[in-house]
Amino acid sequence: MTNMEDKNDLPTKPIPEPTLRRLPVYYQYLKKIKDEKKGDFISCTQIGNDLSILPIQVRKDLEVTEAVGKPKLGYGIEELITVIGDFLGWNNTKDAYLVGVGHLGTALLGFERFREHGLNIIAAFDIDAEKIGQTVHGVRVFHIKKLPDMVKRMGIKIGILTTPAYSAQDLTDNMVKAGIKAIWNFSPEKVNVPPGIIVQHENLAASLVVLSKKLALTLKAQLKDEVNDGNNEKI
Amino acid sequence: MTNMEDKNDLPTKPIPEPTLRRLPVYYQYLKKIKDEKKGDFISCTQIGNDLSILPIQVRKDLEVTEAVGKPKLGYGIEELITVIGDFLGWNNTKDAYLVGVGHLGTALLGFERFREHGLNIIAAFDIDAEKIGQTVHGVRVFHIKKLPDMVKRMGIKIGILTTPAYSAQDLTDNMVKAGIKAIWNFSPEKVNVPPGIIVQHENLAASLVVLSKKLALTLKAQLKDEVNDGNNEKI
DNA sequence: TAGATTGTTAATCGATTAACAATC
DNA sequence: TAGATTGTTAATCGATTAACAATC
Repeated sequence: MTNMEDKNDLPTKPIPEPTLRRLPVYYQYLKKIKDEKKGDFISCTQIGNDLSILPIQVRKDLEVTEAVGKPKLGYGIEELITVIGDFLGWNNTKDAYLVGVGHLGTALLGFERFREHGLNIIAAFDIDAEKIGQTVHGVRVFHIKKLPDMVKRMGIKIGILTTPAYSAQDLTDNMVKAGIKAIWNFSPEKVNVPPGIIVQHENLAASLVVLSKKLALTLKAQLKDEVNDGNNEKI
Repeated sequence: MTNMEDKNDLPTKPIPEPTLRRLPVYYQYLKKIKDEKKGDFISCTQIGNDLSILPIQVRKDLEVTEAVGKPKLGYGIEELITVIGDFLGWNNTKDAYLVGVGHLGTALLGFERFREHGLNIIAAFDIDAEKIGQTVHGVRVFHIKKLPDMVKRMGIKIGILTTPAYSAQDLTDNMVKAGIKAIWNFSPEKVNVPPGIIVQHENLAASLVVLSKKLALTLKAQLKDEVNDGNNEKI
């Protein structure tokens, strides 16, 4: 054996996260385009125009999926949908548990779309006696004390955390101890995990900051324009 | 008047989005530290260690807030909290409307934390007769046909979209026509807006992709390690 | 064929990381 | 004082954007 990576032992080049985030957008767009049946092929120029993304960016992104296009024509729409879907791993589903059946947790349990995207929530957990034993959007709710055993028994790798902040770290520790490898954290609290465990924190406060800063900038710019227009009229 | 920007007409240097997203994390962390009352000052080294961020990164981020620290000591905790809060605009609230009072919408209406972060949802809209007239988490629900008039009358600038995909674009168009300047889009559909209007798309499918790709990578790496260990034992 | 588009390599831009003098 | 930390300037790294040959 040499140091060289062979073909099957994929080089595993890291995909830029922005690319990873744009691919689902292309996918959803292509599905729509396909339904409109306006042809069999589509170019990066077209995609870029419709999605307000630079065409070169679109091509760079598609490159990672190893999709093959035809000069002058573009990419086969159906083929592209398949290739992107495969690349994103949407064709082999992964099981997950959800912890915290409040409004947010209930909303997530109701997203049938998750299944299309390879995520299958097979059980939910809560501490509220009224919720335990219920079925929410087809998913059974168990007492949270059963979580570790069930994680181990089912070999679950993904945990979705939709609890209040105060219990987030404790639940995370429990899940990790039981064998969970990735935590999708919707709680407002940042959780710490040992190396090798993945946490994805959906931080609404952070998103809100980005939104309101951008808003402040544009409102300011527009105000300035108005003032300038006023000056010009006077002159 | 010259081309130079004067001091009051702030230079408005653009803040990197990653920085904008980390600042709320520091803020929340500092609040926790303050409650633990372990001292009056904190260093970037300390913050970085606790949050798994490089200390230099922390300093660069704090730089944009124009916070002033003391060499050897660090930053005053209370002062830092105030400075970051001011910078993020969390001390002057902005009114917003929410459209779509489903599970997700209800969850967002229940986030009291939004008010701490300068967002005040003052009304909600839906099309479901059973919801109209109700009060959800203290917020009154109106029929969606009243949305344009109320946006105009109250001069609302921020709209939160928590509807199914199919109605997202139509509602967006209506809101923009009525004067909304920023849309926080929680629907799975990407919406198009005219120039000068801001859209922030919370794309759960995209987040899920990032999570599962990272998981796939680490599971693969761990598997490889195990195989290698196995080989070594044999040798 | 001419021209639009892919595929691929290079240039630019911006964020992260490093280096180091100033300072308490 | 010595040493840790800030403040600030420079180097690196990676993503975006540009350029251009190949091709249908």
